[in-house]
Amino acid sequence: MTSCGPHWPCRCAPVGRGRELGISPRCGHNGSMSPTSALAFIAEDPEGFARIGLYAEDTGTVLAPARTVDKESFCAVVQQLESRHAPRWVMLRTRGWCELLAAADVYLAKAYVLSLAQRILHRSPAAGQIEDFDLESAPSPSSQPEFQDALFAAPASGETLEELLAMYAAQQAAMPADPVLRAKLRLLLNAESVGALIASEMENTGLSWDERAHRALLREQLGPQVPEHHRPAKLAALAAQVGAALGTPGLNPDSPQELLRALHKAGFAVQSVRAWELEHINHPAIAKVLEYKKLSRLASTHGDAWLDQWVADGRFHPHYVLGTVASGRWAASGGGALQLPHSIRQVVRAPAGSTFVVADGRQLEPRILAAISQDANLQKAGAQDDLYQWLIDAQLVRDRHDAKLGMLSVIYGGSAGGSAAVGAALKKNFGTAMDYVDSAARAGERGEGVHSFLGRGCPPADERWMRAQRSTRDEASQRAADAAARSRGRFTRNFVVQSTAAEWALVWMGHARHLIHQAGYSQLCRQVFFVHDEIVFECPVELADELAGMIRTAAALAGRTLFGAHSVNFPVSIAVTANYADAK
DNA sequence: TTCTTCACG
DNA sequence: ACGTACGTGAAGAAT
Repeated sequence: MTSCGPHWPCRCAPVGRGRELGISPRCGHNGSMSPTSALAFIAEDPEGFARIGLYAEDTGTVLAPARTVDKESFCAVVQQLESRHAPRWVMLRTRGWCELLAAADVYLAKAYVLSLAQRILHRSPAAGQIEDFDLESAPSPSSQPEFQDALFAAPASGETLEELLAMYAAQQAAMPADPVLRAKLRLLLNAESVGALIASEMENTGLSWDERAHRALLREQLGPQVPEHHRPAKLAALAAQVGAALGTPGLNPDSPQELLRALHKAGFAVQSVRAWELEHINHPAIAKVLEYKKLSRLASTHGDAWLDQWVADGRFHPHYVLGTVASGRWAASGGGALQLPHSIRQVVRAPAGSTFVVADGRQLEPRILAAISQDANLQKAGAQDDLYQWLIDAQLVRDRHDAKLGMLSVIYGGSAGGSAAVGAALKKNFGTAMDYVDSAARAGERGEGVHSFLGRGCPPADERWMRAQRSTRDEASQRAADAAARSRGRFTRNFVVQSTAAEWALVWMGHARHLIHQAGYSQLCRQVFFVHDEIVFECPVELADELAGMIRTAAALAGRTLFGAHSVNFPVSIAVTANYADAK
């Protein structure tokens, strides 16, 4: 690739709402549009720190000569380009750049993260052939055996400006020609990328954490602090009580095997030591076991060691991981951010003068199913902000619990136990929606792939699965193959809903971020947490109501961005509270 | 390294 | 008629 910039094809697609929000396609050579939009590439500079190049998005024309930037001036240069051109920032990954920008409060409106785009394109049935991309397993000199160095000499770092330009061009070439598919996939890539910006910003900001309250809670429940991997006093006492109550002194209740043997010896006929199984038994010894399990969990997952490792200066800084979960949901590594127990949320407290605004998409997955399946009855049910109440009023289910259970059974494919009866009533009334997820399940069972509304493809059936389907020599292998097929069917049935829900959530966040910025509140209102269908913001108390309004607006915009002007209803429930435990 | 259990949506 | 609840991460025990 030469210095003349990338030559990517540009087929203009119909552009949905919100292209200026950084999450929708933009194609600038149609006279009615604003001036040519720009792409700013941030690459590694082998000699210095960063190399930045500015190009016209539609033609690839160089708008400003590529320049080398040192670390000290990096944020200022980016800020200047952002103010002047508001480009879409193209980078291989956010790591290395966005922490600096977030710390310097430099706001990037739009991004395009090549590594995330590559993964999506690789799996998307709409896209053309493109290589897979895995940053973590990319060859690094130290991890390669010596002899391989000779075979694969001098692996490219893949991070120079020229390489990034080539990668972008290749991705553009892989975009589908069909205008609708193209616009959807473009929206997905942009939404995924703005998600990466948000993740980086949240990691930098952190979640306000009352360490003193957390320590106090630990002292009260566990006793004085002990070294890591030691049993705190109150937990040790409880372990002794459990051993005594079951007639097995010295029992280690953390060992499932030991505990199961002890329970059997004490006359309890249980299959496992799982809490939900033990909960059915009304006995003081069992109560002690359950009490121990709860406390042991607190000590090991959110004890003093966790605080030492993850909370600094009164904030929890998790690391969000994008692009690994098949459905497009985020994962988190470190600190178990996405599994914060409700019991610990009481120590998530906003600083004085600030509050949290906690928003979650109400009954998101049934609404997503209504949108993608175009089931008129389910859309009618979803017209009401409380979809479950509609099911109750229509006498399809007895109560909220059954409503939720039935919907989960429809979406997950459950038919066992109590959910079967509840599911049946729903299946009858929402036949179109049922057909939609059923056909996704059948496709999965046949080994075919499915995809989200915007075009995120599910992983293909692996070689072992295919082999199992072919090997039907005996009854046992036939049964195993059938079980594997049904299992994949449940996965694909869920995938079409979960992946589209994840897309809606990304677009929701992107719109919220933009509205906040537009209002001039980027510094004041910060997103501090995200779990699949729930966003937590921290803001000054006096801005909470205004922020809540923007979040609701963003949810409605997200529906229209994905599904058009006649989108189904996407209500959000919002709680304004300084203590996370008090939200919903 | 794999299994079991449990936390979240 | 029949058959299956979906996706994650972390810790500690078991292998």
